[in-house]
Amino acid sequence: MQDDLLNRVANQLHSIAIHVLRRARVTDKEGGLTPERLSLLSILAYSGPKSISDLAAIEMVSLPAITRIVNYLEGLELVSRDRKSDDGRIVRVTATKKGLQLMEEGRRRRVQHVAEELSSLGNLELMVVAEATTLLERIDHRYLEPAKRAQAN
Amino acid sequence: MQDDLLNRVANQLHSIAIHVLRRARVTDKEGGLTPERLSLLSILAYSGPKSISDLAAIEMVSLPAITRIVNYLEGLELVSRDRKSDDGRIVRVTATKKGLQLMEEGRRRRVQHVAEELSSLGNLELMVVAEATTLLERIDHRYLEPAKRAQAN
DNA sequence: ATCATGTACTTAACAGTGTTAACTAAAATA
DNA sequence: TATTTTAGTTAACACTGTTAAGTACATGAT
Repeated sequence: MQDDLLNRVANQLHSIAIHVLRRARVTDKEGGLTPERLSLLSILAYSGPKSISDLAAIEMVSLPAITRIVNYLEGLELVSRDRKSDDGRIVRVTATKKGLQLMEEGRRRRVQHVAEELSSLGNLELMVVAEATTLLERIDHRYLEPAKRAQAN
Repeated sequence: MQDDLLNRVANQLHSIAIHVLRRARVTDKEGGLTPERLSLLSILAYSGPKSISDLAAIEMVSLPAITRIVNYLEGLELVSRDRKSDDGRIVRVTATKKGLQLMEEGRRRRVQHVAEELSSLGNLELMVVAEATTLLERIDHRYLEPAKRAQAN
């Protein structure tokens, strides 16, 4: 019987996640960066310089996908590349100040959007949701760590 | 002060949504359908036949984007098109039995994946999350209705 | 009744993201 | 030192989304 609840919650959570993001995504146009580019930038912003491989692992996409996004962001001087490490193969990607700034704005807009939607909740209700997100975040972190994940967006 | 909580929750919810979906997405390859195609199919499955315009509104994308996905799904006989209405311009798209079946499987896999992640929660914790998702779903529905939205995935 | 406008959809051209396969360069290893 | 492995890039291709232009049906004014 407990499984029914589990399934219902999974179902709801899945739907909610889709809808929340779909609506938040609307705000992205303003920033001028696509969600993928913004996401990569925010990883660098939240957890510092990373190699191309690290980024690929975090974003769960291939190396070429990362290379291209980094190329683009580098062109706009939102990130920089350097190879100064003991291992000459590794490229270290770092967010520039300009990049950090743009990223913050984009994220703020998205979160703001979500916050507005949540603002219809009463205080008690908000507290319930707060408890839940804390629990879910705990789960999140468990999946984040094995892959050496950072605050991936 | 309440705004701090609101913001924290919005922030967490946003992150969680991204991560939940990113991980669930991994299961999509098995189904053979991309998330977008699956999503469109599931709208038809959950809320019946829809016009191209309806689908575009629900998915919040342009008409041509829908046309193309419908073309593809039609080629696989997962949906069918018909123009039998009093208004000869409107195309009614319907999920075929084959489509319904495939969709159910895809969705089940995704939800299953989410459920597995949630299964580490204790009973009390699960109940807290259940309360929260119910609240969030209520918000969801408010945004769904104005656009005449259906169970969009 | 017909001519003009509007609506629903399609087609075409283009940009962005993801993939795999093939290539280059720098370690690591035999 | 020669070979293999690892990190990253480049190229070619599939999918999704966009806007602009075209087609066909509906509606509304003359």
